[in-house]
Amino acid sequence: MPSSKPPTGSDNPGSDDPGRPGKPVPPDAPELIWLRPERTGRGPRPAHSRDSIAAAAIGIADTEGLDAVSMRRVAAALGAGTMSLYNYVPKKEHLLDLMLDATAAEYRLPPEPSGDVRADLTDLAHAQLAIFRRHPWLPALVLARPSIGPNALRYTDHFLAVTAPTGLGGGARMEAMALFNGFVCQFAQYEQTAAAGAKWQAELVGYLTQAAMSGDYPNLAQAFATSGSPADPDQTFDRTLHRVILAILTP
Amino acid sequence: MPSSKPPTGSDNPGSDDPGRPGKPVPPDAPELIWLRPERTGRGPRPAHSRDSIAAAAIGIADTEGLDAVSMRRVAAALGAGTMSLYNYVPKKEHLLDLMLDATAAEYRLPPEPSGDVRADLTDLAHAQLAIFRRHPWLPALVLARPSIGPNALRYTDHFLAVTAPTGLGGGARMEAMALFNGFVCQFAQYEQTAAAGAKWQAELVGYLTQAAMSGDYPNLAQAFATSGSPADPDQTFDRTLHRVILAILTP
DNA sequence: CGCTTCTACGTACGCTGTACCTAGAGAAGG
DNA sequence: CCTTCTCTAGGTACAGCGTACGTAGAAGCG
Repeated sequence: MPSSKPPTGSDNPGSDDPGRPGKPVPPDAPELIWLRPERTGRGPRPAHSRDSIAAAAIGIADTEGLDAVSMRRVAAALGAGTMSLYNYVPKKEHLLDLMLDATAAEYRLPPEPSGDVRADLTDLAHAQLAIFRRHPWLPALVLARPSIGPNALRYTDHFLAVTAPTGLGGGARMEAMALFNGFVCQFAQYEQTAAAGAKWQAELVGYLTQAAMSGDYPNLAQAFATSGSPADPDQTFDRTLHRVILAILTP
Repeated sequence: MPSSKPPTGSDNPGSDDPGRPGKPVPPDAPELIWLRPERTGRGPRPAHSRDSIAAAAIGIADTEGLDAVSMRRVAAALGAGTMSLYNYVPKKEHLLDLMLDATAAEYRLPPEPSGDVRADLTDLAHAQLAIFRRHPWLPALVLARPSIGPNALRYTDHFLAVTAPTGLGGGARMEAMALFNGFVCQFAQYEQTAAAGAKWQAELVGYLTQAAMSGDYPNLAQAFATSGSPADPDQTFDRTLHRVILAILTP
């Protein structure tokens, strides 16, 4: 068979070959971007890297919010044409995956656990919260699409190492990590919405007090009365984190 | 001036009146939809209600996913023109608020707590999970925009009633509720993405095993080896829920 | 040198949220 | 009663989105 290159199955030289001319992505290209090689070695050298693309997108998201991150905006920030971006990122979702994993690269993880599980987990939670606070758009994105790039895997590996002394099995420690990450992420997300909604906070308070006084929600009214001052966010975080770690470590 | 209708501004014969003619919403209309009256009593009777609008939107989301919920689609489902919907819902966000609160109406809460805090919280979590499972799009929406409509307030009130015997203060019980809801919601969300990604699950497994075998993530590899069978989702839920309740109730 | 495969990017389509405007329905005030 | 004013219904239009598709040219391989 002299056919120099059958792109997919049945090169059959004498008949119809659906999808041969212009389809380098038959349908077997992996959906997961981490399974696609960044570069195949053939053709001209790409002008950009996944890292630079992610950095550009993160820059836009940090300064103008996640909604401002569009394919056109990112491409323009890179000095590229809009559609050129699709050579690197088959769908916008994958751009978000790149952004997510790029933030996971910000962890400065110690080479190995200290042996004090509580302390290590507390440090890890604070590192995570710091990253979330640095990128206000990040919590929403993490909650919406849990993605596992290489850097996220490094984080996972570290968590597993930290919790190894507990004696829990692999599955149990994965569940623990989900609980742990979920808490930190939701806390950061709450902080974000609270900060963004500072303008409407007055409205909200009015609405809630009105609801409390309506008599329809007696326990809410009582809780309002019982609750003290607004409480420092960091204290609340540490207090609840302590409970979460306790829940994880309790056999 | 024979002009039969001054469309905007300054026909007023006596003085300047900023924003009278064509601005029924000067800028003091509340952003919170729950603070806007559903009906003012003046003019023709509206053809739709917030409930029917929410029901229509939920119907679309249940069958075609949240992305299919557009203003046009919902209006069409109601048999209305697209822009008519904006008389009921000033922005799309508010449509989502209506959907959220409509799902909170699905709770069948007991008139008052049984006195067994653990049992009540377990029941509540199961009710919540059932609602989440009934509306696959719901977890993502709850995580993205925590909104507090009348039905959500009823839920909150019930939670506060259930946790009253713990002796914790109002603020502490609110924090506990956030932790509790957050866990259930994230669990449901995880189930959803796992179900939706069943098609790519093979890819993911391949990626993870490849990562585990690469040697870069030794603890991940070991956890893979240590973990047993995939585990039943309901069992995992109950097990972790137990831990969360424990975290809440531990003084 | 071809051949092939890659990159770059312009054009175009269908869809989105929603600003704005025009009619007309119906309650409130004289 | 009639007038007036506010409300609802809905069409048109616009900017922006993700991305399918096609073309032109550069770089590696045989």
